[in-house]
Amino acid sequence: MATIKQNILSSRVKIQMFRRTEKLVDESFILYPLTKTDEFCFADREAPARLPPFPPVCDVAPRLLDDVKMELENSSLWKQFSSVGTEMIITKKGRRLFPGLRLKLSGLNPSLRYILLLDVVPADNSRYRFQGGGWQAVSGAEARLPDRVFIHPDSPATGAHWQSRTISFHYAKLTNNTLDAQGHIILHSLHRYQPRVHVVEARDMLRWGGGQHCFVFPETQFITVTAYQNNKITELKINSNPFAKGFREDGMNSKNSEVMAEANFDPSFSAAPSHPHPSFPPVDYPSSSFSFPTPPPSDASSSPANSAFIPETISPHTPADFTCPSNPQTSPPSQVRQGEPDANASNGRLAHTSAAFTYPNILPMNAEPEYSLATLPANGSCSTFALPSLPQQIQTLSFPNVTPSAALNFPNLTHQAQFATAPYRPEVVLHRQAFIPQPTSTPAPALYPAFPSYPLHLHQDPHSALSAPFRHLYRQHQQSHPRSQGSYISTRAVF
DNA sequence: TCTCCTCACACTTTTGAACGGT
DNA sequence: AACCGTTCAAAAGTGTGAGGAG
Repeated sequence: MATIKQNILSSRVKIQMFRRTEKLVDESFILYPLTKTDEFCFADREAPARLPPFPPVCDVAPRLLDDVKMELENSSLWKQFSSVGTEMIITKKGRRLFPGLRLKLSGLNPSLRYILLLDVVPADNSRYRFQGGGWQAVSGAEARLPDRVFIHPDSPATGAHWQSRTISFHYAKLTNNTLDAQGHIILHSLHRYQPRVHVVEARDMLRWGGGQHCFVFPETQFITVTAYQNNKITELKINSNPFAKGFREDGMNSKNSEVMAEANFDPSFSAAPSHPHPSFPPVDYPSSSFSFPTPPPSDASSSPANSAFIPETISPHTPADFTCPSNPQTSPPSQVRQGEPDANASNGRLAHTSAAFTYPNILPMNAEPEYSLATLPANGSCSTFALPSLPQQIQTLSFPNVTPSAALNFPNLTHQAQFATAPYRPEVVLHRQAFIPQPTSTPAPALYPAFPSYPLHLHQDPHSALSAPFRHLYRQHQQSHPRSQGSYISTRAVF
């Protein structure tokens, strides 16, 4: 136990190091050792009295977060880029998104903790080429790469925390290095992608549950490139990104720079957009995003989405492989308000931000009374976590208490057929069958140019996806308990 | 020849350590 | 001893352009 406690303290220091900008935002986020039956569990036992304990078990039962609203603060800047055809540089070492995702959350329970996740999914099944002054789809998409998710470094934090400030994912990086070991989000060049933000209720980094929501802002779609193709995009980036000031012709005092500086820091900036790019797929902005709470996986046969994968480690600032069973097209049509902003989400700020459309979750709850650490109850659907570092035989675990899911059939999911030609195989995973409810809703009409919805699945590779400062924790744990690899519990991180 | 990618480079902002003062 | 503000070097984030691979 002494070793465990030492690791916990070490971990906390690491976390604090990561949160250098905001210190330890929520000091109550401390992982405490458990006794019970598992010395590697963490729970509320030693939580300081001044801090409210984690919510009781009954409070973390899966439920919808249908009151949660998300706004894209710098929506106008995104739309300005999108009107030209947003391009995102991807490099071997990883490149940040620009514009960044600046979000405002509301509707959270101030006292509950949430994890915020960012992932990027293909927007269509094409590979693009810039020719004739525009983007043309020239061939089918390349095989899909392993899904990775960027976990916001503040996670988990209370609803009060998330709602009290602008949430930025500026630490997230994109890479085209399929062997990336830094945990960056891996994407193909010359493909079109759609970022998604997930809000997951969580007791701590290892106990996820209670509900989740997925938010999509259509104006944040982009095409990945290794070098900018469209001069207009280059110009926009140079003028709006402070790091590119050196390439501005007239320096900071130029008229153009002043305008763009405003665009960069003032969400209300709304310069006259360039003419829409002739060939960039049109995106209709109803001044908002839409959100949808993780319906069941779309295709049980082509994706392990009907299974729950158990993550080894979830750490702040650590991109993980994660897929969310989010599919707007499987949501009930009555809940979809195409082209109509959610009145509650707008908060009268639609001129400046993107509000959210909501797809209330009508899925049945997961039958499990409590989600143990590392499982992500996607509102009754499944979560998948990967343990690629473990031998296959070890990963084949038996969970007698869960019901194997029957193959699901969602005949109205158009994207399924679309992606039948895009083979998608998740990385090797620790497989845990989970209860999968039958869908009870009919598909909703598409709101935007169809982008496929993939099941959200955590795929945490401690050696690749885990951020560097946390890797030693995993190794230390593995060394300390070499025989425990095969067990569900022992593959968790040691904090 | 063309397309796409990688790398070194110059320039910028950000970060954090090292101070000194209160 | 603790806190705060300033300074400054290092690290990190930009787009550019040359060059290489296929």
